[in-house]
Amino acid sequence: MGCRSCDKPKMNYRKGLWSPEEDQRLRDYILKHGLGCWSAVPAKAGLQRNGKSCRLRWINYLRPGLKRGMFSQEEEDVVINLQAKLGNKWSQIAMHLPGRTDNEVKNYWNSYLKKRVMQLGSNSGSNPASKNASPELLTSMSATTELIMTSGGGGGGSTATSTHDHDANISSSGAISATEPFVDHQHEQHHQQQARNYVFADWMPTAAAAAPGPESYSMSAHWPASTASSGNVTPSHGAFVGDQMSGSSYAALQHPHQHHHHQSAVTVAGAHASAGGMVAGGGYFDLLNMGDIYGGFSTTNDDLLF
DNA sequence: AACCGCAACAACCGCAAAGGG
DNA sequence: TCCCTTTGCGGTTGTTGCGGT
Repeated sequence: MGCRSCDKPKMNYRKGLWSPEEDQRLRDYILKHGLGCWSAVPAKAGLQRNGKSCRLRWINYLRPGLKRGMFSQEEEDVVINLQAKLGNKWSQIAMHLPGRTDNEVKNYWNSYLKKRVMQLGSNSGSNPASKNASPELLTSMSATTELIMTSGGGGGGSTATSTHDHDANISSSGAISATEPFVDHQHEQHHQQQARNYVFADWMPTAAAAAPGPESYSMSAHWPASTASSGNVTPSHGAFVGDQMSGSSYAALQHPHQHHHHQSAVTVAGAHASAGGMVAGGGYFDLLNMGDIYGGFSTTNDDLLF
């Protein structure tokens, strides 16, 4: 594990949000060299970040196969169920949600599910996960849990990284079910939140990102298969493709929970439809296609090689 | 129009485990 | 076996936008 060759002078690392340029540098580097010693990545990639930050950025946003926004009802149930079973073992929970990162699951829990579960728990008893669910849901949850418990990697013991397991799930089961992403009556209250447009930094395009930005990348050079797969992907903004793959915030113009907002979700799907990465249902990447797109290399976290 | 509070997400921080020398 | 470094994980903070007043 030690990486003596990665010795580097201490330096002032940049912090804060990642710019598209930084993302591209990191992406380019990993495309060229694969994953290795993270501590060496910043210097070699020309980034003023520490390795930890690079790793996090890659895992959470740049890594292919990620799915962003829109926790389906099933995903929510898995999170609630597993959280009740495992506690805050986000990486283990994320293992069972292909394309989701532990950070995303954690954030979703902390910002939304926890309150909901606590509400339900205080209203009606000690097993919020169960109380919360409809009979049909419980059935599916049981099935899910059983699958989880018998799948070999679940719960305790597994030392596989979440990323690894994500990919295992992706490759073994293909696209996660996006069952009824828009039909979610339980969240009606939450839905009252309007869709929000995220503009996290000056460099981030707004909804008008359709207009090519000056920093447009030639993403096809980096992800050549994406064009082949989707047919006519000519991203007007490189970050857009990044979002197709990773859900980076550049194009996350809609509220992540907007699947609760039918109108907004349709907007998202429509907005992205031309890029081919969206699947009907709004916002989910077709992970099978992602497999095709990135089939040339392993997407496992530990041994990504190109 | 301005201010405030809230919600959501991205990223950082600290700790522990793992592995090499 | 110990020490050092890297990696992974979970908790927490910071930033941003929106709605309400």
